[in-house]
Amino acid sequence: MATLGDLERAVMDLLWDAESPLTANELRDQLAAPGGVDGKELAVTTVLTVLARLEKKGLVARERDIRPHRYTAVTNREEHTVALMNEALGTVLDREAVLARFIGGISAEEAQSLRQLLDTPRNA
Amino acid sequence: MATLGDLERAVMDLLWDAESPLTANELRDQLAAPGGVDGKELAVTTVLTVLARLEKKGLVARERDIRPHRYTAVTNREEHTVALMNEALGTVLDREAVLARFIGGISAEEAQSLRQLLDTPRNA
DNA sequence: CCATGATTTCTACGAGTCGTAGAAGTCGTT
DNA sequence: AACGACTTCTACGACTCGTAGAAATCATGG
Repeated sequence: MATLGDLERAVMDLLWDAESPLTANELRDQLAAPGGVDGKELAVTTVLTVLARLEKKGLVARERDIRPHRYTAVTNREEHTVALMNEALGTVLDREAVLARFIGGISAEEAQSLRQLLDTPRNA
Repeated sequence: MATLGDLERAVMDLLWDAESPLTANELRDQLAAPGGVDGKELAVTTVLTVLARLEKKGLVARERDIRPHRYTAVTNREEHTVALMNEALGTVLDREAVLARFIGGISAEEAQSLRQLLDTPRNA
Protein backbone atom coordinates (compact mmCIF):
# COMPACT_ATOMS: atom_id res chain seq x y z
CA MET A 1 0.00 0.00 0.00
CA ALA A 2 1.33 3.37 -0.94
CA THR A 3 1.53 6.25 1.45
CA LEU A 4 -0.13 9.41 0.13
CA GLY A 5 1.30 12.89 -0.19
CA ASP A 6 -0.63 15.94 0.90
CA LEU A 7 -2.16 16.77 -2.43
CA GLU A 8 -2.86 13.15 -3.21
CA ARG A 9 -4.62 12.89 0.09
CA ALA A 10 -6.66 16.03 -0.55
CA VAL A 11 -7.78 14.66 -3.90
CA MET A 12 -8.73 11.33 -2.36
CA ASP A 13 -10.73 13.13 0.30
CA LEU A 14 -12.71 14.96 -2.37
CA LEU A 15 -13.29 11.78 -4.32
CA TRP A 16 -14.37 9.94 -1.20
CA ASP A 17 -16.86 12.65 -0.38
CA ALA A 18 -18.15 12.94 -3.93
CA GLU A 19 -21.45 11.30 -4.69
CA SER A 20 -20.58 10.88 -8.37
CA PRO A 21 -17.43 10.78 -10.50
CA LEU A 22 -15.57 14.06 -10.83
CA THR A 23 -13.52 15.63 -13.58
CA ALA A 24 -10.07 17.09 -13.15
CA ASN A 25 -11.49 20.58 -13.48
CA GLU A 26 -14.12 19.98 -10.86
CA LEU A 27 -11.45 18.71 -8.52
CA ARG A 28 -9.27 21.68 -9.30
CA ASP A 29 -12.12 24.03 -8.42
CA GLN A 30 -12.93 22.26 -5.21
CA LEU A 31 -9.29 22.30 -4.20
CA ALA A 32 -9.20 26.03 -4.88
CA ALA A 33 -12.41 26.73 -2.97
CA PRO A 34 -11.87 28.93 0.12
CA GLY A 35 -13.24 26.45 2.60
CA GLY A 36 -11.72 23.66 0.58
CA VAL A 37 -9.22 21.08 1.61
CA ASP A 38 -6.30 22.79 -0.03
CA GLY A 39 -7.30 26.37 -0.78
CA LYS A 40 -4.60 26.76 -3.41
CA GLU A 41 -5.01 27.68 -7.07
CA LEU A 42 -3.56 24.75 -8.89
CA ALA A 43 -3.06 24.17 -12.60
CA VAL A 44 -5.33 21.52 -14.06
CA THR A 45 -2.32 19.62 -15.25
CA THR A 46 -1.18 19.34 -11.68
CA VAL A 47 -4.44 17.71 -10.72
CA LEU A 48 -4.24 15.45 -13.74
CA THR A 49 -0.74 14.35 -12.82
CA VAL A 50 -1.84 13.51 -9.32
CA LEU A 51 -4.85 11.64 -10.64
CA ALA A 52 -2.66 9.63 -12.98
CA ARG A 53 -0.43 8.70 -10.06
CA LEU A 54 -3.36 7.73 -7.91
CA GLU A 55 -4.68 5.64 -10.77
CA LYS A 56 -1.35 3.87 -11.06
CA LYS A 57 -1.46 3.22 -7.34
CA GLY A 58 -4.83 1.56 -7.80
CA LEU A 59 -6.70 4.04 -5.66
CA VAL A 60 -8.58 5.81 -8.42
CA ALA A 61 -10.45 4.63 -11.51
CA ARG A 62 -11.15 6.78 -14.50
CA GLU A 63 -13.76 6.65 -17.22
CA ARG A 64 -11.80 7.05 -20.40
CA ASP A 65 -14.64 6.71 -22.88
CA ILE A 66 -16.21 10.07 -22.14
CA ARG A 67 -14.25 13.11 -22.97
CA PRO A 68 -13.65 14.98 -19.85
CA HIS A 69 -12.47 11.85 -18.06
CA ARG A 70 -14.29 11.24 -14.84
CA TYR A 71 -12.57 9.93 -11.75
CA THR A 72 -13.79 7.90 -8.80
CA ALA A 73 -12.15 6.42 -5.74
CA VAL A 74 -11.77 2.66 -6.06
CA THR A 75 -12.31 2.01 -2.37
CA ASN A 76 -14.06 4.10 0.22
CA ARG A 77 -12.35 5.89 3.03
CA GLU A 78 -13.09 3.25 5.63
CA GLU A 79 -11.80 0.38 3.54
CA HIS A 80 -8.69 2.31 2.79
CA THR A 81 -8.12 3.09 6.44
CA VAL A 82 -8.62 -0.54 7.39
CA ALA A 83 -6.11 -1.51 4.72
CA LEU A 84 -3.59 0.85 6.29
CA MET A 85 -4.26 -0.54 9.74
CA ASN A 86 -3.82 -4.07 8.52
CA GLU A 87 -0.66 -3.09 6.75
CA ALA A 88 0.79 -1.85 10.01
CA LEU A 89 -0.45 -4.96 11.74
CA GLY A 90 0.88 -7.26 9.06
CA THR A 91 4.49 -6.69 9.92
CA VAL A 92 4.03 -7.94 13.44
CA LEU A 93 4.31 -11.45 14.82
CA ASP A 94 2.21 -11.04 17.91
CA ARG A 95 -1.00 -9.54 16.59
CA GLU A 96 -2.83 -10.18 19.83
CA ALA A 97 -0.42 -8.06 21.82
CA VAL A 98 -0.95 -5.19 19.42
CA LEU A 99 -4.70 -5.55 19.51
CA ALA A 100 -4.59 -5.59 23.27
CA ARG A 101 -2.74 -2.30 23.38
CA PHE A 102 -4.93 -0.90 20.69
CA ILE A 103 -8.19 -1.45 22.46
CA GLY A 104 -6.54 -0.26 25.64
CA GLY A 105 -6.27 3.10 23.96
CA ILE A 106 -9.76 3.60 22.66
CA SER A 107 -12.57 5.39 24.43
CA ALA A 108 -15.14 3.62 26.56
CA GLU A 109 -17.86 4.39 24.04
CA GLU A 110 -15.87 2.91 21.23
CA ALA A 111 -15.13 -0.11 23.37
CA GLN A 112 -18.83 -0.50 23.88
CA SER A 113 -19.64 -0.42 20.19
CA LEU A 114 -16.79 -2.78 19.51
CA ARG A 115 -18.37 -5.19 21.95
CA GLN A 116 -21.63 -4.93 20.10
CA LEU A 117 -19.95 -5.38 16.76
CA LEU A 118 -18.22 -8.48 17.99
CA ASP A 119 -21.44 -9.97 19.24
CA THR A 120 -23.20 -9.25 15.99
CA PRO A 121 -23.37 -12.49 14.02
CA ARG A 122 -20.38 -12.69 11.76
CA ASN A 123 -21.34 -12.04 8.16
CA ALA A 124 -19.93 -14.19 5.34
CA MET B 1 4.86 9.50 12.60
CA ALA B 2 7.49 8.70 10.04
CA THR B 3 7.28 5.79 7.70
CA LEU B 4 10.35 3.58 7.78
CA GLY B 5 12.56 2.45 4.93
CA ASP B 6 13.69 -1.13 4.55
CA LEU B 7 16.98 -0.77 6.34
CA GLU B 8 15.51 1.45 9.01
CA ARG B 9 12.88 -1.18 9.60
CA ALA B 10 15.46 -3.96 9.78
CA VAL B 11 17.41 -2.01 12.38
CA MET B 12 14.29 -1.34 14.40
CA ASP B 13 13.43 -5.02 14.30
CA LEU B 14 16.83 -5.90 15.72
CA LEU B 15 16.54 -3.27 18.42
CA TRP B 16 13.06 -4.42 19.31
CA ASP B 17 14.25 -7.99 19.66
CA ALA B 18 17.36 -7.04 21.60
CA GLU B 19 17.29 -7.58 25.32
CA SER B 20 19.89 -4.89 25.91
CA PRO B 21 21.25 -1.84 24.06
CA LEU B 22 23.30 -2.58 20.96
CA THR B 23 26.24 -0.90 19.33
CA ALA B 24 26.44 0.01 15.66
CA ASN B 25 28.93 -2.79 15.11
CA GLU B 26 26.71 -5.35 16.76
CA LEU B 27 23.85 -4.23 14.59
CA ARG B 28 26.04 -4.35 11.53
CA ASP B 29 27.00 -7.93 12.34
CA GLN B 30 23.46 -9.01 12.94
CA LEU B 31 22.35 -7.43 9.71
CA ALA B 32 25.11 -9.29 7.91
CA ALA B 33 24.31 -12.62 9.56
CA PRO B 34 23.08 -15.26 7.09
CA GLY B 35 19.77 -15.86 8.75
CA GLY B 36 19.54 -12.20 9.56
CA VAL B 37 16.95 -9.70 8.57
CA ASP B 38 19.01 -8.20 5.82
CA GLY B 39 21.85 -10.57 5.00
CA LYS B 40 23.94 -7.85 3.43
CA GLU B 41 27.43 -6.71 4.32
CA LEU B 42 27.02 -3.09 5.23
CA ALA B 43 29.58 -0.50 6.22
CA VAL B 44 29.36 0.53 9.84
CA THR B 45 28.92 4.12 8.77
CA THR B 46 25.78 3.10 6.95
CA VAL B 47 24.35 1.67 10.12
CA LEU B 48 25.39 4.76 12.02
CA THR B 49 23.67 7.00 9.52
CA VAL B 50 20.48 5.04 9.80
CA LEU B 51 20.71 5.11 13.57
CA ALA B 52 21.16 8.87 13.54
CA ARG B 53 18.08 9.22 11.37
CA LEU B 54 16.07 6.94 13.60
CA GLU B 55 17.21 8.96 16.59
CA LYS B 56 16.07 12.16 14.91
CA LYS B 57 12.73 10.51 14.24
CA GLY B 58 12.44 9.80 17.94
CA LEU B 59 12.39 6.05 17.53
CA VAL B 60 15.81 5.32 18.93
CA ALA B 61 17.73 6.57 21.94
CA ARG B 62 21.47 6.42 22.28
CA GLU B 63 23.79 6.39 25.23
CA ARG B 64 26.42 8.97 24.39
CA ASP B 65 28.42 8.79 27.58
CA ILE B 66 30.01 5.42 26.88
CA ARG B 67 32.28 5.16 23.96
CA PRO B 68 30.84 2.71 21.62
CA HIS B 69 27.46 4.38 21.78
CA ARG B 70 24.68 1.99 22.58
CA TYR B 71 21.28 2.20 20.98
CA THR B 72 17.84 1.18 22.13
CA ALA B 73 14.36 1.43 20.68
CA VAL B 74 12.35 4.11 22.43
CA THR B 75 9.07 2.24 22.12
CA ASN B 76 8.42 -1.44 21.67
CA ARG B 77 7.09 -2.99 18.52
CA GLU B 78 3.51 -3.19 19.71
CA GLU B 79 3.33 0.41 20.80
CA HIS B 80 4.80 1.47 17.53
CA THR B 81 2.30 -0.56 15.57
CA VAL B 82 -0.57 0.83 17.57
CA ALA B 83 0.72 4.33 16.89
CA LEU B 84 0.66 3.57 13.19
CA MET B 85 -2.85 2.21 13.40
CA ASN B 86 -4.04 5.25 15.27
CA GLU B 87 -2.32 7.47 12.78
CA ALA B 88 -4.33 5.86 10.00
CA LEU B 89 -7.44 6.10 12.10
CA GLY B 90 -6.82 9.68 13.06
CA THR B 91 -7.49 11.06 9.61
CA VAL B 92 -10.99 9.67 9.58
CA LEU B 93 -14.22 11.24 10.79
CA ASP B 94 -16.24 8.11 11.32
CA ARG B 95 -13.99 5.98 13.48
CA GLU B 96 -16.77 3.56 14.30
CA ALA B 97 -17.30 2.70 10.66
CA VAL B 98 -13.63 1.91 10.31
CA LEU B 99 -13.56 -0.18 13.45
CA ALA B 100 -16.60 -2.07 12.24
CA ARG B 101 -14.87 -3.00 9.01
CA PHE B 102 -11.69 -3.73 10.83
CA ILE B 103 -13.12 -6.31 13.18
CA GLY B 104 -15.07 -7.70 10.27
CA GLY B 105 -11.76 -8.68 8.78
CA ILE B 106 -10.09 -10.41 11.68
CA SER B 107 -10.17 -14.11 12.42
CA ALA B 108 -12.69 -15.72 14.74
CA GLU B 109 -9.96 -16.48 17.26
CA GLU B 110 -8.83 -12.91 17.32
CA ALA B 111 -12.41 -11.77 17.67
CA GLN B 112 -12.67 -14.05 20.67
CA SER B 113 -9.62 -12.64 22.37
CA LEU B 114 -10.78 -9.15 21.57
CA ARG B 115 -14.02 -9.93 23.35
CA GLN B 116 -12.07 -11.06 26.37
CA LEU B 117 -9.86 -8.03 26.29
CA LEU B 118 -12.87 -5.78 26.17
CA ASP B 119 -14.44 -7.51 29.12
CA THR B 120 -11.29 -7.30 31.12
CA PRO B 121 -11.65 -4.44 33.57
CA ARG B 122 -10.31 -1.32 31.99
CA ASN B 123 -6.96 -0.37 33.48
CA ALA B 124 -6.17 3.26 34.28
C1' DC C 1 52.26 13.54 25.80
C1' DC C 2 51.48 11.60 21.43
C1' DA C 3 50.62 8.16 17.75
C1' DT C 4 47.46 4.79 16.52
C1' DG C 5 43.29 2.40 16.05
C1' DA C 6 38.37 2.61 17.08
C1' DT C 7 34.42 5.33 16.76
C1' DT C 8 31.56 9.02 15.37
C1' DT C 9 30.28 12.95 12.45
C1' DC C 10 30.11 15.24 8.03
C1' DT C 11 29.27 15.28 3.42
C1' DA C 12 27.51 13.32 -0.68
C1' DC C 13 25.50 10.74 -4.36
C1' DG C 14 21.97 8.07 -6.80
C1' DA C 15 17.37 6.40 -6.86
C1' DG C 16 12.67 7.20 -5.80
C1' DT C 17 8.48 10.05 -4.50
C1' DC C 18 5.71 14.17 -4.63
C1' DG C 19 4.09 18.91 -5.75
C1' DT C 20 4.06 21.57 -9.51
C1' DA C 21 3.24 22.84 -14.17
C1' DG C 22 4.67 24.04 -19.15
C1' DA C 23 4.90 21.90 -23.89
C1' DA C 24 3.16 19.08 -26.92
C1' DG C 25 -0.22 15.93 -28.56
C1' DT C 26 -5.20 14.43 -29.32
C1' DC C 27 -9.98 14.93 -30.03
C1' DG C 28 -14.52 16.71 -31.16
C1' DT C 29 -17.00 20.44 -33.19
C1' DT C 30 -17.79 24.20 -36.09
C1' DA D 1 -9.23 22.65 -41.69
C1' DA D 2 -8.94 25.33 -37.51
C1' DC D 3 -9.91 26.09 -32.89
C1' DG D 4 -10.59 25.18 -28.11
C1' DA D 5 -10.88 21.70 -24.57
C1' DC D 6 -8.70 18.08 -22.67
C1' DT D 7 -4.88 14.73 -21.90
C1' DT D 8 -0.19 13.11 -22.06
C1' DC D 9 4.72 13.89 -21.83
C1' DT D 10 8.48 15.76 -19.80
C1' DA D 11 10.77 18.04 -16.19
C1' DC D 12 12.41 20.31 -12.12
C1' DG D 13 13.09 21.18 -7.23
C1' DA D 14 12.51 19.49 -2.60
C1' DC D 15 12.71 15.63 0.20
C1' DT D 16 13.64 10.73 1.81
C1' DC D 17 16.44 6.64 1.98
C1' DG D 18 20.31 3.37 1.16
C1' DT D 19 24.89 3.67 0.91
C1' DA D 20 29.45 4.88 2.28
C1' DG D 21 34.01 7.60 1.98
C1' DA D 22 36.49 11.52 4.30
C1' DA D 23 37.31 13.92 8.10
C1' DA D 24 37.07 14.71 12.95
C1' DT D 25 37.24 12.89 17.69
C1' DC D 26 38.49 10.00 21.37
C1' DA D 27 40.88 6.72 24.41
C1' DT D 28 44.92 4.09 25.35
C1' DG D 29 49.56 2.04 25.14
C1' DG D 30 54.03 3.41 24.80
